[in-house]
Amino acid sequence: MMVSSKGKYALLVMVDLAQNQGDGHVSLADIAERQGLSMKYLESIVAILNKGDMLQSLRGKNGGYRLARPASDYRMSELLALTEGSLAPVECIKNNDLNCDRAASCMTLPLWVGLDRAIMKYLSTVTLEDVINGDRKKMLGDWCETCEA
Amino acid sequence: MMVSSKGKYALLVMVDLAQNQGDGHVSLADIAERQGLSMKYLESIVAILNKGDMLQSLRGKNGGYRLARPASDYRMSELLALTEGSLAPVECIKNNDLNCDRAASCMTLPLWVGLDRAIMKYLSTVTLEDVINGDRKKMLGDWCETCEA
DNA sequence: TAAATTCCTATCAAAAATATAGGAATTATT
DNA sequence: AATAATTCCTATATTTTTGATAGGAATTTA
Repeated sequence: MMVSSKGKYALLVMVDLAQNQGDGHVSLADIAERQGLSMKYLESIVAILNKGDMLQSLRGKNGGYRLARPASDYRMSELLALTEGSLAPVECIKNNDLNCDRAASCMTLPLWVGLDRAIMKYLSTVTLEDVINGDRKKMLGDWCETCEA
Repeated sequence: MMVSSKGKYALLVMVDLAQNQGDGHVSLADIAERQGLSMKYLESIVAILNKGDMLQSLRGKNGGYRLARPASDYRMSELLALTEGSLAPVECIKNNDLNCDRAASCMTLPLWVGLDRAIMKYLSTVTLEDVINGDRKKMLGDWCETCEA
């Protein structure tokens, strides 16, 4: 049930871009250095983001990446589903499909579906903008101790 | 973000026991056959459940396993945390501790904490009894189409 | 004593995750 | 035109995790 480094690093890249792109592009070398990550590894992650239309890239000197949209238009559910391949907690409910022959009689399936919905519900309420703003009320909700009721 | 086979099989074992133990014990061979799983692999999973006080075992002929408590006393959060090692979606919030030096300045941490809370909230509302009863209202909530409002 | 079982330890194989390497293609600047 | 900085592409290596198997010791019932 762990988010892979791909997902974690991808989010760090998105946050870094939002904070540093200004009106230009940011190079991977800069991001890697700021975030303390391997640039070569980031390349493979950024490739996924790029193909998933999350970023705009510019090749050549002074090139780099920038967000393809305003930060408020990225839901965490979309970002993580892209980098993790899927957010489904079990194989049987990937692709919005029940690909298991025993699905009809499976006592445990409703639990996994419910868990999937709970995860999706949470992650689709949080946007990249919320993360950048450190919006604790939005991200932590009732569990935020420094938020008013 | 996938639940491992350990977690999935462990739940199948618990469900099988609840449905078949009656007032005796159920052997692993029986469970393995009914569930179509390798008995040898189940041994390693049941060992975890046993050490975690989820089961009572009886060795020797006619031995086997049975639930240590009534089904309503097992929360899915407890079961999965035990078999998966932890339910935390990222390393940094395992053990209810922030074991990362950059935690203080990490923009992404609140998201992971919020996700952790959302998962825990859902899984701690569902019990083994709910699973056995196929309580769709409880497990699927608003997403249950066959439940009344 | 025999049969059926849990329990324990070790090992293996396959898959996935994490990371690195080298170089081709592109672009801005000089 | 040349150079430097960059993305892009493909391949490979390394490490870790997952899933599974094997053999036999200990325990209990009949």
